[in-house]
This record gives sequence, C-alpha cells and structure tokens, in this order.
Amino acid sequence: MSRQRVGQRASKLFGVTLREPPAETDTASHALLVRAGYVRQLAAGIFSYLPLAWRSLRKIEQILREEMDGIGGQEMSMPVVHPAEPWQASGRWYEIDDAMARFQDRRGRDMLLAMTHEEVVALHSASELRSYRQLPNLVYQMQTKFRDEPRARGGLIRVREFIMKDSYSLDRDREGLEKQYQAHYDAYTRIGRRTRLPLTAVRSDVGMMGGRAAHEFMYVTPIGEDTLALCDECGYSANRDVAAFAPAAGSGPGQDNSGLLPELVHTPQAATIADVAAMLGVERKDTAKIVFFVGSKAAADPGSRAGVQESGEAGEVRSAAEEKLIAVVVRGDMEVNQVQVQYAAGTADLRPARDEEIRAAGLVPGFASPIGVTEGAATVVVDETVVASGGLVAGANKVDYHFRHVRCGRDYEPDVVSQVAAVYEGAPCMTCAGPLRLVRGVEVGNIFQLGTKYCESMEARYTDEHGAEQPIWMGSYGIGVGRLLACIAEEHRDDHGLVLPAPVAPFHVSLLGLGRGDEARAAAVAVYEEFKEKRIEVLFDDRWELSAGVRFNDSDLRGLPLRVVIGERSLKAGGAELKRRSGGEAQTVPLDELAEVVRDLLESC
RNA sequence: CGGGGCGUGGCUCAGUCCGGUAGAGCGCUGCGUUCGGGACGCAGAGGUCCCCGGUUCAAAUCCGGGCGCCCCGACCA
Repeated sequence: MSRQRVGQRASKLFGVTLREPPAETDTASHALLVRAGYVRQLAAGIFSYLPLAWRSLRKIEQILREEMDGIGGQEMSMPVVHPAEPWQASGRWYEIDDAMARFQDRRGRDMLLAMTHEEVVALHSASELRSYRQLPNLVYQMQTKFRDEPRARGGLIRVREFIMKDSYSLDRDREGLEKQYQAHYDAYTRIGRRTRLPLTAVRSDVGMMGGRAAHEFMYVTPIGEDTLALCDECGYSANRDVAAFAPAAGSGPGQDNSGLLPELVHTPQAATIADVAAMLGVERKDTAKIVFFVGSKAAADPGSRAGVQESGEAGEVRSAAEEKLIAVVVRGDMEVNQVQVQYAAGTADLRPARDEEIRAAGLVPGFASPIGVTEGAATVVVDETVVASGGLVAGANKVDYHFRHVRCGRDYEPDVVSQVAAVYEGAPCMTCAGPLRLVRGVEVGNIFQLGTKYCESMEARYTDEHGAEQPIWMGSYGIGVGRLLACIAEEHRDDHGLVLPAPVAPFHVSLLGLGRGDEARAAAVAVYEEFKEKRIEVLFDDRWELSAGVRFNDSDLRGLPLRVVIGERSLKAGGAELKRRSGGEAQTVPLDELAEVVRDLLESC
C-alpha cells in the first residue's frame, strides 16, 4: 500500500469512460480497458497507458520488484536503443528479420530498438564481473521492448511495444544456473498468486533464445494464441510445440497383416487423405501422409548477410545451396509439428515446399510416396507413430495410384525417426498414458536456461579459484507487465465492467457523492479528505451534475474493489453505503467507522 | 507476406451501388427541469468526408496510386 496520500477527483481524471466500445476491440477485457479509460491505442500494437492503467502497472511492477529482490535481484535499467555491434556479435542481427526495428543514426551507424537485453547484459557482465566471488548474480529491469510483430492483435495481449520485467541470472556453472532457474520458477508462481492470476507452467521451446530448458507461464483462456497440452492425471504440461505423447501402435485393417507387401491400387482423383481413405474403405489413421517443407540452415558466417537492411534482400543473400527439401511422414489423421521437424532435420527455418520443388526431387505432389525418394533428394523424417504402425496406405508416387501395406524400415528407409506429429486432443500422455487435453493460453512469462551462448559471444568470463578463465552461465526470465494486466482484466470482470483485485487495482475505493443537498455533499467531501489522510487510495466521483445511473455505471466499469456511496439516502440510513465490486450485499457503515471498516475489508479483496 | 473488410464531427455509424445544399444517435457547451442504476426540454458549437492525382459544369460518392486500421491465414523470443 502506498505511503502517499492518494486521491483523485473523477471530474479531473485524465481518461473518460466510453458508453460504446470502440469498433476495433476484439476481446472482452480489452473493450473494457478502453471503455473504462485505462488504455488508448496510438498505432497498431502501440498503446498509451492512461493514469488508471499506469497506476495498475506500477502496482504490478512493485509486486514483480519485491519478488525479484526476494531472490537476490538487483534492479537496473538498460537502454531501449542499442548499437548493432552486440547483436552482430551474437548473430541475432542476422538471424532476426523484420521483427527487429532497425535504423541509422545521423552518422550512419546501425542501431536497433531492443527486443530483449541478453546481449547488453552479457556485455556489461564482461566488464563488471571478473571473479567467482561475484557470482552468482542476478540483475533485472522493467524496460520497454519493441518487436515489430507482423500482426498485432488482442488488445494488450499481442503488442509491438511493451514493458517487460526481464531478469538475467549470472552463474559460474550449470548447477548455479539451475538453482536460479528454479528460484524464478517459484517466484513466478508467487507472482501469479499475488496478482490473482492463475498461471500454468508448461515446458516450452527455446526458440531464438537458444539454450536448454525453458518454461512458459500461461494464463489458460480461450482467447490465448498458444496451445497447451495438459495431463490431468499426472500434471504433465507442455506447449504444443514441444508436447510429447506416447506413440500409439496401429491396429487398423492392413496394419495387423504385417506380412503383406506393398500393393499398388488405383485411386483416381484421390489427392487428399480423406478421399483415399474413403475410396479404399479404411480410416484416416490407416494411412500415411507425406508433407514437404524446405528448410534452410542459418548462414554459418554472419558476415555473409552483413548489411541486410530490407526484408527483400534477405532471400537474395541466402543461397539456394543452403536449402534442403524435407519430406515428413506422419499418420494420415495427424498434423505435423513444425518445431519438431526443425529439430529433427537440423534446420533453422522452415517453410512449406512449392509443388515445383517437390517435382524437382522426382516426386508427384498429391501422390508422393516415401518409397522411391532418390538418395539425397530429400531428407525423410518419419514420425514415431508411423514406425510403430503396421502397413499403411501411402502414395505410389504416380498420379492416381497409392500403395497399401507400406511399412517404414522395410519398404523405405527413413533418414530420421522422431516425434514430428503434433500432439492431439486425447493423445496418451508420455509419462502416465492418461489422455492429454488441449487448451489455449496466453504466455505471461517465460524462463530460459541460456547457458554460455551470449556470454561467450561477448567474452563475458570470470576467473575461478584456480585462476582459470571460465564463461559465465546465463539465464533469462521475462514477464510482460501489460500482458499481465490484460490477463488479469480478462480473468476478473463481469457484465458491468472490470472487477480488479485490490493488489493491482488503480485505486482501492470508488467514492460516489450523490444528492444535491449541501449536507450530503459536505459529508462526501469530508470522507474523501479523510481517506486521503488515512492512505486509502480513493477515486472520488464529484460529478454531481451527472445522473446517479451514469456514475454507478462508470464506477462498475472501472472495477475498483470497493464502492462507497454517500448521499441523503445513505445518511438517513446511518452513514455510508459500502459494497464490494465483486458482489455481495451492501452494508451501511457509520461515517466515523468507515475508514477502519474499509481498510479491513480491503484485506480480503 | 497471402486473402478479406473498413476509413464521414470526440465515439458508434448512415449516406457511396445510382455524382448535385454533409446527416443521425451518443458525447460536448449554455439555460431550465430532474436527482440512488446510462433522465427531459430548449438553444448551440463542432467535419481538410484518410491523402495525392484524374474524370466531370459538379466528387464523400466514379477511376488510378498511396497511407492507416481491423479480421482470417502465414509468422512469432
């Protein structure tokens, strides 16, 4: 709770309420945040936080600050504008395309807007950290990031400019890193509790961050853009990108008859799995489908792409020789998990192959088959479930023909066998075989064990007790502050507006002065002054000229945890009317007890 | 980056097909009435119809180009 006197008159509040939601608000919580006067959009994915939102964000930041300090963090602040050099040294200047906002300063020096701060932390660590005596260490900041998303959406959920709490652990070895990683895991769990937002930790892909382990902290909601696989029986949870499941052995017709050899069958016009299955009288799971991608290795020598400024140049610099065709074989009823294909095939980038690229490898789009892929023409990646299955229906690499009874390992040789099928609703859990459930979620926070990657490129080393130079081990941990607020708003609302929990609400009390009489008005003003004096954060609706209905509705919309009404009616009843925004009965409280009762009630909001 | 939609007062939108005086509701200002769940009357202010160019006697409206915003997909640390 703030130490300062905090009060605001609604008549002067910068940020009005809107009766109708602006046209371009897609999610319920975002419409409310706009209508209630919390946020305003300046450009696609770029928002201003008006005083109400800013007060909430500062409270959220304070919670984050306390939790970071609690695990030994030191707050600092690093620039939003970076020179290109550190990002060139780490390679990310070249690996990241349009998502990075680049520009040149007046001298023509390459600059960028920070997307995150690993490079700069590593750079500073190189100069500040020299001895094992200074480790472990942990620094963090609340800082603006800019990521030029191809498509911003969902209000504050997916924006281009955002404030992030980002912390960076610095350790002498893997054990130290794992310790700080776990400390963050626990801190994030506490943060979810304190902000009243249910968070689910899931295993996740390391993506462009690199490194070993990673978890995401997800708010499960239908408006989420990520898909999670959860096991209710053993608690396994993972992002769909990395979710593992037990390969199911096939049991369909043909699959039992392991002795049967491939048999060519005529399947005119049947270019989709559904067509083929129907024509041959089998189920989709008795078929195998082959999906083609073109993967590219990231340029080994960063210099080969130096100076890339425009997205259009990127494709020209990357030579065709770096690309390879990847043929992925999954069961007909399953989808391909592209992230896992990247790992299996060892490529950095993946895109669907064009028909002419498939033909160039001597294959027939629509009827392509893993049988007869010319050595070296394509990397054949076969899903584990396909290997575990018996004879499946597969393409014959000949227009209008398929094979029955095709078996991996007997009829064709895979280059890689891996789980490249995407997890599906009801898939058997890897650890307990229970059915996995797929839900949507918003990534509120993430934690990465980076290892020595960034510190090595910045030459951040320490000297150990034997006098030997060692690389520093880094972990990186983020929480989107605005995204957290957006998720809290999504979780805590009703038909009338926001219902914010006290720890993150911009004010504690919405005070309404009703009625025309001088006595009632004086009483309301007196309570306003008293609340301020007693450090109860109060938003005082002093707009007596408006009708009561308007003011009640505005109060509900803004969603402060408590509402106090003082008017002729309440005075006649014995004082002020006090009501929780979250529901329940209103109570009448004598004015001389009001502040105390309010303070007590706040403890449970 | 592919597909689609939209751009008119502060907000939500009509008007565009079929060219001819810029509109409604809400909000805002003033006066009066009302006064515990989005009140009422009267008076009023407020618009480069996204921008540039073209066609035309005449363009919010038709044509060309651009910009912005939104949705679906691709992508995403």
